[in-house]
Amino acid sequence: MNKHSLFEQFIAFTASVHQVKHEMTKGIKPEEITPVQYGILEYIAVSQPVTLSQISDCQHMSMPNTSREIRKLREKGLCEKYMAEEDRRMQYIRLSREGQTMMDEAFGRIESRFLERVKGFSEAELEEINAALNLLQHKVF
Amino acid sequence: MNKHSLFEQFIAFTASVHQVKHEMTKGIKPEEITPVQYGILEYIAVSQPVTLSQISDCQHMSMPNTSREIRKLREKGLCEKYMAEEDRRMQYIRLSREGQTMMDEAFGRIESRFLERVKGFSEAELEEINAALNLLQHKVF
DNA sequence: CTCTTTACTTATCATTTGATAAGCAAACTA
DNA sequence: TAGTTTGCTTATCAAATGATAAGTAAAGAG
Repeated sequence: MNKHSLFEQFIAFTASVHQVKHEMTKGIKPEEITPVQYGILEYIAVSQPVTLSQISDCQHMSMPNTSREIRKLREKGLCEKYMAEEDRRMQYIRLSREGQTMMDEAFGRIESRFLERVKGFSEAELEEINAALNLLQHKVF
Repeated sequence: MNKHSLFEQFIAFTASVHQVKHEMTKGIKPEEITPVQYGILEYIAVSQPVTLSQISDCQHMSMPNTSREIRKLREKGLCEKYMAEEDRRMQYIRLSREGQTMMDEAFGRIESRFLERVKGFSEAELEEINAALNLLQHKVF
């Protein structure tokens, strides 16, 4: 197996993933939040509750900037903060009811686009895709 | 096959791809260019020669902003512009010698990280990965 | 009980990015 | 050939983002 051509395939693949993700999420983000804020909300949605440090790590932004964006999201009523009982320096963040509704709606629209995309596939093909995703996520990603 | 759980897997997968890509390219981008400019250079590198319009489409930025970034890259001596013979409104962009060297070096470093990542795999595993990438790129991405 | 570290905040500033308006020249169209 | 469209440029402005310095309070270490 030629590892160089595998690498080229890997590059082309990640570019495709990026492209497809862009198409599938285009126009989903509500007007009132920025791309960075939407990224944070997605992260909170799937991992809540999370601390500021976790957001900072996973979204690759400094603590001051993370703090600022969370403040803005709280001002917009999309997420909430509460002190961790086990360590009162830490702040847990979770979506507010409104934020949850917004993200549910966003994910719902993305899911319907996804379903559209895999609509024509047979059961066997879906299994194949499932297996391939599993394999790659387990071994490479 | 439960399509909803396939969707959840898809989301987790794209997040992983994004994460891995970020790790593999962290610190690769030279100091003197911005993230957006690096994205453009990557695109030029794999698709050259490209027109301004193509860059604008694929990088999802407006023509004025694309034009500005290309001007900056030309000022830095990283890419070149030449008029298309078949249509003198169009401008083809390609990497300059210096830009090519820079991108070769960048891709080289990414490749070595990639090789590191797949180092321990057997021939059979590499074939599996190869097949999975092919399948997904063909059917989904 | 000090000293240090950790988690986070506030304030500030520079840079990057996004968006819009206006213009130009080549190419196409009727 | 006049009018329109296409591909790109220049200029300008607002907003988002990134980076740094300085501070607070809780937790942990000696």
